[in-house]
Amino acid sequence: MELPKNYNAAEIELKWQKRWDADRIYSYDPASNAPVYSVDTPPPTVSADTLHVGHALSYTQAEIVVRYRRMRGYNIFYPMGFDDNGLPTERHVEKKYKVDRRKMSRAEFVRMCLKETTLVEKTYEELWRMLAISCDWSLLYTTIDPVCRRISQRSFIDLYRKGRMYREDAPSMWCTLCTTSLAQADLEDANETSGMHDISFDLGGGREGVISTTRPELLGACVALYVNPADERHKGLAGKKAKVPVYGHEVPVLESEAVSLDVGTGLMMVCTFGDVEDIRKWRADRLETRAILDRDGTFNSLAGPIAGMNVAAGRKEILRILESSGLLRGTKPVEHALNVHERCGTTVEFLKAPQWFIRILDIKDDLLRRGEELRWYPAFMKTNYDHWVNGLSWDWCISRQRYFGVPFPVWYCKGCGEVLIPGDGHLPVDPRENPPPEGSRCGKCGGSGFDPEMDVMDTWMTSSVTPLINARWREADSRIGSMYPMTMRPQAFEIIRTWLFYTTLKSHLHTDSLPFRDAMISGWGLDAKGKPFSKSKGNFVTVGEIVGKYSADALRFWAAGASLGQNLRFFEDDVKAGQKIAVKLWNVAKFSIPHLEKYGGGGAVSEPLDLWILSELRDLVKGATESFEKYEYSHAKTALERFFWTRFCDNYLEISKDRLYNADARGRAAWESACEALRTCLDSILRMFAPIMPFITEEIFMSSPLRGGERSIHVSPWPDSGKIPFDADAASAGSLAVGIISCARRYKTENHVSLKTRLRELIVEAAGDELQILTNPKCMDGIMKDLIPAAQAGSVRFGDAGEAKTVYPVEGSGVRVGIVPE
RNA sequence: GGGCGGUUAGCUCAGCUGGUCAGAGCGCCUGCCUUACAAGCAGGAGGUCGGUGGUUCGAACCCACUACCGCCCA
Repeated sequence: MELPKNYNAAEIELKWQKRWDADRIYSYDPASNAPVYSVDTPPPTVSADTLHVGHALSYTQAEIVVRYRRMRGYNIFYPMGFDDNGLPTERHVEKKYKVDRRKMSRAEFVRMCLKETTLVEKTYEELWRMLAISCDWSLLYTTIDPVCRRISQRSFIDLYRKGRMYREDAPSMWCTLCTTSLAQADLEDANETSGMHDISFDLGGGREGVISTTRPELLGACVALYVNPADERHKGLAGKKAKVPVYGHEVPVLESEAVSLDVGTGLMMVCTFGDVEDIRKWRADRLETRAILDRDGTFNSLAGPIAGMNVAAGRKEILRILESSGLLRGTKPVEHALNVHERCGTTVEFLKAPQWFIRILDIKDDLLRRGEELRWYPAFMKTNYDHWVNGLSWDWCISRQRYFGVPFPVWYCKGCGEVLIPGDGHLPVDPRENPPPEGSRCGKCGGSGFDPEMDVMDTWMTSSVTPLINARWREADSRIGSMYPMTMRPQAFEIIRTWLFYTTLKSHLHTDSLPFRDAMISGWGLDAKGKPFSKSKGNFVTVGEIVGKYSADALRFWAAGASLGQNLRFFEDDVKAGQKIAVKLWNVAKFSIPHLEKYGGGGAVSEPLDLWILSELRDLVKGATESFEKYEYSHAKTALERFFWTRFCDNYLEISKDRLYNADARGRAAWESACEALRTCLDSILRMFAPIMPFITEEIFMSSPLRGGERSIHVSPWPDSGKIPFDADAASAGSLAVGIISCARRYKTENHVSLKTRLRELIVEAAGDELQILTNPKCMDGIMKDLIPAAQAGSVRFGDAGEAKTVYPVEGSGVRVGIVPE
């Protein structure tokens, strides 16, 4: 079959996309005996309308490794999922459609979310297919679907029964914009420049105490003052009462060694709740509770003059009042770190409300051990995990006061408040919509009236069980025995503290195992300035745009260039480089296929230069295979690219042409040797490029005699270095011969003449081992016969190179070449 | 303040366990239409590998300190 002159990427990529789908090339085979390679694909959140090239980077990197494994004969379990339940989707819908969920019914809002997820998921699926992400779409799950809801609720119940769940009316981190509680992992750090305000308290008896605070608006929530018992300045103060300015209520003055002696005045204000320290003291000393901030971030009636205001306005007003009454003793500008909600950037507050928690602080050591068991690629990423686990200071709060999530499978007895949990057969349940199963009775008081839990679970409650969802844990069609723990988890580094951590936690608790054996952690694709892609920054480069302009293969080639775990800036020129490789492959195929068709196969490799390129190929296959085993796809890519372009195209093909074109003159054996070497090289090159550039390699492979009986290059075997003919002597001789040819080319270039210009003679001067290698009877004749046409020389002989006017050394050897022009 | 990663040619990046490691692609310069490819081919210029010390026969690579950049956590 003759290939068209030009490669039409758009047309051919679409063709194979459809063909692979129709032929079910990527389907998981439950009946297969081959070892399973299972992948816990990151289900993207539905929080954008499209994907940018940064997404393409990390998904493609993992996908390349999967393609390699598929060619190694593994039974690939590679699902796709969409993480559609949860806050990211809600935020996306609120922003995109400019709606306020509080001004509509819950059902209406959920309907909008569902509709939007369907829409976005369709877009995403198209983009993944466009990029040739080779997952098995029949394994698709979405985290709001019934199975995921059931498994999430099952996870809750399992942990409840194991005593890991508790519900507590306790202070927790709160986002006043999203009006929901949060977990530690939902926080981000931010720096704020604000004021440190010195405020005067009346300590009675004409005595005054000055506290320093950045949260003057919480004055109304003040429940105690603290001094360090060792502080001479405040001797005798403990036990006394202080009168809170503006509000006038009295609070106790207490002692704590935790009060720093050298910060401010040594007198500390504790409120309900300004920070973690306030909560600690509130707990330890059973302080009064004076909550003045409501769930939506406005002050309630207890806040007196600032009631109804938000935090910023309240702060301003309190300061104004203090100032006018002379109680504000000073204000210093201060820069300090605070926590904000990662989804919206709102400063996190602390609010007391009943919430469900998973107890995790007591098993940090177990979790660290799980981190040890896991194989990290690259290894240094493990440090992020260790630090996160070590730094945990809250149990995992899983209640979210939101709508679009998995409901808790929980009712409360109207009589005694006892928790009612449905049996597994009833899952998934939605207590917000439905009563408990028929005949349910309170286990404690026997009551039959129940109130539903109205909250939904943290979206990570579902995402943390993706391996169990994939394995269909405790489902009728469970496959947990065949592919769990999963083989590999690909993900980017920023969600180690969330997704990787939570998943490890859940599998530890549910199945007493790791969720997966290998963690492959990718970096980020960044814009040209090194900044993350972001819609609001306007630096968004979409996958569709780049694929349309250059092809998916070219974009994948760029992605394959990033070292594992390292960020990579995106430049279109790098994608162009991928496009160039594709064109080069195409041209090589156009050249090779007619020869291979004429050849048919069955020949032996006998010529030294053929054995030389095969020896180089053998090293490449070995190296690339080793790299892929370690998830170092980028090393394999670099080595392959170098071999293909420099060794194979620029040197070997040029040398072999004479034998390929002139079978009659050069003899049948020499021709067959060239054909066989060409076949082996092209076959291996295509197979090794296949994981990186799946479209063009498929097109060439399937259009060529290399196809054999294969359905697709992607389910054909990876090259085996052991099957490549090898002859060390010929390889060495061939390598020197290539150097000699290089001298002839150099001469022509330096003299500004065409490379096809004829030379009268090459005088090769070699000694010792190198002379022996070149004159080895096994090689010499073949080498000479290839040198003459490749250098366009009248003759080649051994001798004293100095007899010629121009002499060049062969790089990396002691051989010298004298050039005698016509 | 602590941690992780980065700092190598004009640009983007490779350089695995210290000794052909000073590299590739892009860009730049000079030639060349060579029956796969001018989106090509053959040559070439460009870097004291952030800085300072140290270990070593030998360091881009190891150690210490230090400066910037990015990310994470106080």
